[in-house]
Amino acid sequence: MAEVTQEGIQSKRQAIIEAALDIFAKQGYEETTIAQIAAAAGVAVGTVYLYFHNKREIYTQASIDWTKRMAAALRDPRILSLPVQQVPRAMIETVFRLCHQNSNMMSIFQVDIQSSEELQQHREAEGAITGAVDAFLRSTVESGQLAPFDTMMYAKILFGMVHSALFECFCVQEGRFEEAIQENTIEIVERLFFGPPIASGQRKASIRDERDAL
Amino acid sequence: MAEVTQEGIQSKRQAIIEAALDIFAKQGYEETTIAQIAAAAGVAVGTVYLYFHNKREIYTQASIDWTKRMAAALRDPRILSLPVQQVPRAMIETVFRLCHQNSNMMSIFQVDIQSSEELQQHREAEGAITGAVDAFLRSTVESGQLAPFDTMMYAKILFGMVHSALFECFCVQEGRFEEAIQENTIEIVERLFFGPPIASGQRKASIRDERDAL
Amino acid sequence: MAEVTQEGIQSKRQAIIEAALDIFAKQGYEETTIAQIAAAAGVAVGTVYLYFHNKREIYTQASIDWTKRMAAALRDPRILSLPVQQVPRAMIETVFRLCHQNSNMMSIFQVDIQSSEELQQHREAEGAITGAVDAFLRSTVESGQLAPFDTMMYAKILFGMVHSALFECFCVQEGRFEEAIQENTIEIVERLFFGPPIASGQRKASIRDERDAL
Amino acid sequence: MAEVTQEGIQSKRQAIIEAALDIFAKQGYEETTIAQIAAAAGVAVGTVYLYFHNKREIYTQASIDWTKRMAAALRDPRILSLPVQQVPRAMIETVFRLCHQNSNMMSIFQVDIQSSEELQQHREAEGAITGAVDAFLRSTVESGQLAPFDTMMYAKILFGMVHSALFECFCVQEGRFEEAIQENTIEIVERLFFGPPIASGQRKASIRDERDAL
DNA sequence: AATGAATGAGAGTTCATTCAT
DNA sequence: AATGAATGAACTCTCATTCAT
Repeated sequence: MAEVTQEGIQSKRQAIIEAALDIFAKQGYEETTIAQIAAAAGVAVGTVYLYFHNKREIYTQASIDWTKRMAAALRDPRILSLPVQQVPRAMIETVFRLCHQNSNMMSIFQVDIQSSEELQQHREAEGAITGAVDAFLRSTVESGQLAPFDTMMYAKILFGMVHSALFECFCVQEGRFEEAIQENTIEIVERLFFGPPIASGQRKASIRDERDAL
Repeated sequence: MAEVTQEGIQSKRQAIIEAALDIFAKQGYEETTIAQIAAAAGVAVGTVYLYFHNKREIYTQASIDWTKRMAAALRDPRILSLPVQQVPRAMIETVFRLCHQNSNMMSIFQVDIQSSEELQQHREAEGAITGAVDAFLRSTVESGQLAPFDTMMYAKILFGMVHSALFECFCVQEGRFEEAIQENTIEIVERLFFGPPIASGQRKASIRDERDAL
Repeated sequence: MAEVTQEGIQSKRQAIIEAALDIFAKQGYEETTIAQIAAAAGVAVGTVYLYFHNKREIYTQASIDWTKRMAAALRDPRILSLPVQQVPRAMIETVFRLCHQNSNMMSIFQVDIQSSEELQQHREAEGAITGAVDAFLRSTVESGQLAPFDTMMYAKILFGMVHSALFECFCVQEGRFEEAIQENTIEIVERLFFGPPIASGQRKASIRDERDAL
Repeated sequence: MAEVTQEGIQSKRQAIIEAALDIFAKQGYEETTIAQIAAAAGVAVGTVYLYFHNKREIYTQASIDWTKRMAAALRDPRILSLPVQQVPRAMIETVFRLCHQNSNMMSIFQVDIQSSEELQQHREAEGAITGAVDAFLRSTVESGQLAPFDTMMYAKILFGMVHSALFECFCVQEGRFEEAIQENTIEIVERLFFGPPIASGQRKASIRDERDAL
């Protein structure tokens, strides 16, 4: 019985988060009112405050919830069991698909962090994503499939790139050029990991020379 | 005298934009009040409305102003006259330096677009940046220094990556790890353009050596 | 309990209308602030907006409320059961008495209509008054006590006259000459319906007699 | 030259009044800004304040200006030289025509008086109208064409009626039913002065005869 | 636990008025 | 006399938060 209540609490909490996620994504943080979230979640305004202390906490939790979904998608064993060369494409296609399905949910990343506690939570949530990417990168390095490099930093920077491409694709361009943006993003990552570099052509060696000369 | 007035008007408008830029960057859009901007600009509240129709217009203009500064920095002839291999590093160092100087100004990119007019203005402003990068990329392709590719799309995606790295660096990490983030970002771009890809495991040692040598 | 709530809501709404009516009458529409109305009604500013969408709606409702009181007073069976010759006096005395009691409430008619919806509401409310007068006039015509004429138009024009006399009496003259204005207004209407016309100089004495007899 | 300046001043003052009259009539008092009036009058905002102390003074003067035009129209010798029986129709037709030409200028009477000084000025202005009517009524009484009555009070009440009919006609009904409202208003006044009263039911035919005989 | 009516601080915005030029 | 940029008080309206039920 306690468990049932527990579940009831959790489902109501989750309903609020999902309603919030949806409305925040559509309207942005400031334009969303608690009344709207409550109505969409099928509860009263006061009830929202039983589960969250204030509006920002709802936002933070919703944002983290969405980030966790991304991280979970990236940890999909079906992706990680692929040959290394196919993983970048699989990961990027996965996040594009996720955003495509939850079309305007990208804007959920747009609110700036205000308290250090929030920062901590956001870091943890983003860490789940970059951690997933990092885990993959590290494993490939360890197995000798990739040369050693700062995997965590690369994971962060590359996820930043993908994230920014997703934002451009689904927020700025509103879904137009999805194919082109996705494919070019994949191309960049694949080229970075598996080459050849753009400069290659026939003169790849000589470029090397020039760089060495610097 | 007309010129003085003209200058006076422009300086007052500029003072408001600069005050706004500063406070928006510090506090975020919603947390910033017109009264604060007016006070910081040394004018009365009503005066702000002589130069801007509403709060969002101030934000948009301030944001564009900042974007233009970035674009201008990237168009610096001293960068473009460098050997191709040195340009990515020069560009990335430039924007990192600009953000370092205007520390918390990165967050100015964070507000989502609300009207199609705003979208148009933001596109133009961002287009100035990606256009600068694109111009460089195209010229290198045309001169045969780089193999052909979708330069505009690459410019957008890569600027997205750098921008997201800047945000991570100056907003999330508040300046910590600046060196590491900057260097890894440069490394990724250089590797992409001038290789070798990370996967070329057998040459691992030499790459390391080269990097250490730089 | 539902009834209590219902009553509570209605009483609060009514309290706001009454407070508004009072302050609008004293100060005029534009000079009245929501804060004043809220204070006078004993509620918070926000509460006012729970019952009305905006300031004009408060005004419109208050204005209609007052018009309805007038209409109700004119429909008093005690008036309508009087002999026809006594009805005009009774009606005019009634509205003068009502305005006397709610001294400065006349000015509530002074704001011009702005939306077609408002126009519709005002027409309905004023229609309640002129309708009451018209109903009386029509019944007298139907019973042959008055010759046929455009009863609705007469009702409107004559109510306009009385209303304007009330405004002159209670707004412009601030209650002075109440007796004289009222009596002359009654005299005009009685003369119009039951004559003789002013021009019939020879019957002057008999008119006096008839009036004295009432 | 001083005279020229004097004329210049007067013409500029008059230009402001006329611009104000027009815009007040169209938009109402509060919705009209000094900037609009200045623009319409072809002067700078500051200039308006050279001729009027504040916004209400402009309104008051404009309102008085319009009232004076009405009064002047009613004092037209062509009206006063008519046979007594034709004067009411002539006067009412005159004011309807004036309002028809300056269609929405009726609403200029709608703002309530706020200071006793304003009250005084409005009384004087309205006195010019009712005085004109009163003068006519008195002269007819003195010449024995009408029986004695409180001419001033009648003038006020009847002008109130006509004014209210004008408001109904041009503000509420926006010009519809102009003919019907005007004719019924005339009929009421003619009946009042020259009879017979409506109550003379069985004698309807003879009423017509009497009216034709006037 | 759940409700939703009530709150009231605080925001953006307007515009009559001023005054240095 | 004429200007119009600058002012800032004051307004309406919103909505996160509370709390009696």
